[in-house]
Amino acid sequence: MKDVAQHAGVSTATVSRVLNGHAAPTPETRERVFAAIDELGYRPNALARSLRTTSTQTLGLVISDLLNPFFAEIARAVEDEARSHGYCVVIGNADESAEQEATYVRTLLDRRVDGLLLCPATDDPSLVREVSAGGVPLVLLDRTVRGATCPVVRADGSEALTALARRLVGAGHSRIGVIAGPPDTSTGRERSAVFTGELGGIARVVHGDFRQESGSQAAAKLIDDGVTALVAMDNLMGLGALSEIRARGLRIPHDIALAVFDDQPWFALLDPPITVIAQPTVEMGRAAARSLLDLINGRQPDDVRLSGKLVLRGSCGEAEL
Amino acid sequence: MKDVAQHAGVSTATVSRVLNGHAAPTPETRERVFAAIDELGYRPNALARSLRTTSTQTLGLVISDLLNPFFAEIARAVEDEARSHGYCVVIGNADESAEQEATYVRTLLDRRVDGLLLCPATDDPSLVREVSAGGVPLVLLDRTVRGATCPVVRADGSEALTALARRLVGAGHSRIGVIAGPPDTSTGRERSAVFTGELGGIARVVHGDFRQESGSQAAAKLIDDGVTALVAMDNLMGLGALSEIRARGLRIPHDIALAVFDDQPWFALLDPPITVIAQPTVEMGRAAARSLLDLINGRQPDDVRLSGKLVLRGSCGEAEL
DNA sequence: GGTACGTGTGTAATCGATTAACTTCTGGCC
DNA sequence: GGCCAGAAGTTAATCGATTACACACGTACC
Repeated sequence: MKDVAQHAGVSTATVSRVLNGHAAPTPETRERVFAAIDELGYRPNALARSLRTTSTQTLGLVISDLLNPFFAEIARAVEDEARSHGYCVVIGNADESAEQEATYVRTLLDRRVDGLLLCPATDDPSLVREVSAGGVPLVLLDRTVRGATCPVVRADGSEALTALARRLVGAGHSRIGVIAGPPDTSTGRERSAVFTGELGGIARVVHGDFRQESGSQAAAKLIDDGVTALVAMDNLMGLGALSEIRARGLRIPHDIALAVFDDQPWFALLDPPITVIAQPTVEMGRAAARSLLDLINGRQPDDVRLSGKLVLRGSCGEAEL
Repeated sequence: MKDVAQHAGVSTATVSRVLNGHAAPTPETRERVFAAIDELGYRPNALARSLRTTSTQTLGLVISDLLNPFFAEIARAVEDEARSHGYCVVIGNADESAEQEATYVRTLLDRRVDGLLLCPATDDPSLVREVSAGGVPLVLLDRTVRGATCPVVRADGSEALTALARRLVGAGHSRIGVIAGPPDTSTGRERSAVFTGELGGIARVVHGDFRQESGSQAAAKLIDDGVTALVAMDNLMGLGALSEIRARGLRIPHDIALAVFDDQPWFALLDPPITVIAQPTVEMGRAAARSLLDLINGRQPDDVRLSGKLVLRGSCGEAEL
C-alpha cells in the first residue's frame, strides 16, 4: 500500500480513502491511485484490514458431515445467501464428533468470523455457551441444544411423520422399525417421538449415528426382530438400510416397506421409488444465513421452523402408485 | 494479550513466548501466564498473528461443485490431510463458473492462504498465471489447464475406459453414446478421447456440463440417435442419464446399457447395479494436500497420476453377474 | 483585510500479535 | 572483588491496513 501511495504521489491515507469509496478524494486523485494500483497489481491485505476494522465479512459454518448431501445442500444455500450480502463462508466439517466440532468452533472464533452457524453434534449446551460468552453472533441450524438461547432454524417433520405412521398402520403394518439418530441430538429424538408416542406398542426404535454403516446394522437388528416396515430418519442411514435389504434379497414393498427422512435425487430412481419426507434444505440454509446476518446487524431474528413434506412414491405399497 | 500480561505480572513478549513454546520462560512464569490465560478466557487473535508472521496455517480449496459428491469426498480428504499437518482448509465453491472461481481465488489470496488447491473450471491458464505471479503455492486437482507449470494431481481413467469400450463393443454394441464433460475442461476432453479415437465410427459424443440436467438432455439426444449403450463421464450426468432412461421406460441392460465414470454408493443398489469406473477420491485429495504442503515447505513435488478402476456390475449386461 | 468555514491531504495512533536487541540478574571463577 | 557468561525478561519496531485530528489553501462575507 505504501508503494501504491508513493507511485501515485499521495499518502497511504488517501489510497485507503479511494479504496473505501470515501467522499473526500478528487476525481483526479482517484484516477492516479487506481492507475498505480493496477500498475503494481496491488491487492489489499484482508488480514490487516480486518485487524483494524474488527470485521472479517466472514461467516463460520460448522456442519456435522460434509459427505452427507443434506449438509452439502445446506452449505451451498448458506454460501449463496451470504455471498449475496457480501459475506464469505468458511466451512468446518465436524464429522459428527463433538470434539472436532469444538476444535473447529474455536478455530473459527480465533479467526474472528463475524458470526457462526452451527449444526451441533450433541445436545450439550456448553459449546454454545462458550460462543455466546464470547459475544459472537450464533445461530443453530437443523438441530438445537438443551436450553438454547440463540435463534434456531430447523425443519419440523412431525406432521409428515404422523401422516406416514398413520399410513403404515393403515396398510396393516403391526411392527414398524424406526432407525433414529443418536438420542443425544434433538433430531435424533424428535423424529422418533411420533412413533414412540401413540404408536408405542407397534414401533421399535433403534438409534444409529446418522451414517450409512449404522443404518445397515440397525436395519439388520430390526428385520431380525420381525418388523415389516422400516423408517430411516436420515438419508445416509436410509442408504444403509437399503443395502441391508438388498443384501438379504428382500423385495420392497412386498417383503418390507421402506421410508426415509430427507429426500435425495436417486431415491426416485430406485425400483420401486422410495417414499420420503423431503426437507426444505435450501430454504433452511438461506433462512439461517439471513438470521445470522440479522443478528450481526443488531436485529433479533425469530426462530424459524419450516416443515417437511411427505412424498409418497411406492416403497410403502402406496395405492396411489 | 496485554491484560494477560498484566494479570501474570509479565510483559506481552513473555506471554507470546509461553504461547509459542519458546525455551526461555521459567516453569513458574509459564504457570502464572497459563493461569492468567484461562482466568481471563483469553484466546489469541489469529488475524494479528498471521499479519505478523505472514503465515495463516490455512489452505484454500476451490472446487467446481460442492453438491457433487465426488468433490465433497475430495474436500473431505483434503481437509483430513491438512488437519493432520496443523492446517485448516477454507473451501470455495465455484459452481462450475469461471467467474465465480476467479472471485473465490482472489478472495482467498486476499486472505493470505498459505497455498491454494484448485479444480479449474476451464482450460484457461490466466487465473493460474495470476496466482503463480503472486508467488502463492498452487496445485491443480482433478483437472489441468493449458500449459500448466504447477503440480497436478489427477485420476487417469483411460485404461479403465479402454477396457469398458472393448467390452461394450464385444457385447455387440455398434452405436455407443458418450456423455462427456465440457470440451474446455481437461477431464471433459480426455475421458471421451478413448471413444473418439479407435472407436471413432461407433461412438457419438455429446458434451454436457457435469450437471444432472445436462446428463438428461444428452441422454435424450443420444437415445433418439439410436445408441444402445450410454457412458456418462461424471456421476451427476450419470444420474441425469438414468432418470431419462427411467422416464422413457427403458430397461437396463436389455434396452440400453449404462456405465458411469465415478462411483457412488447408491449405484450398487440399483437394479441392475450400475457398472462404473471408480476414482480414488480420497487418495486424490490427500495427495493434493500433501503436494501443496510440500510446495509450501520448499520442496518441489512431482505430478500425481492415480488410476481409475473399472467395476463391472451388470448394467452393461456383463456375463460375470 | 481579517475571520470563518469548507475541502482535500497528510501525519500518526491504532488494531494484537511476534521478535530482535537490549537490560538485568545470578552465579562461577580467578 | 572484579569480570564474564548465560539465563530470564523487557522495550520497542513491525506486519498493512483505517481513521481521528491537524494542516494548508481557497473562497466568501462583514
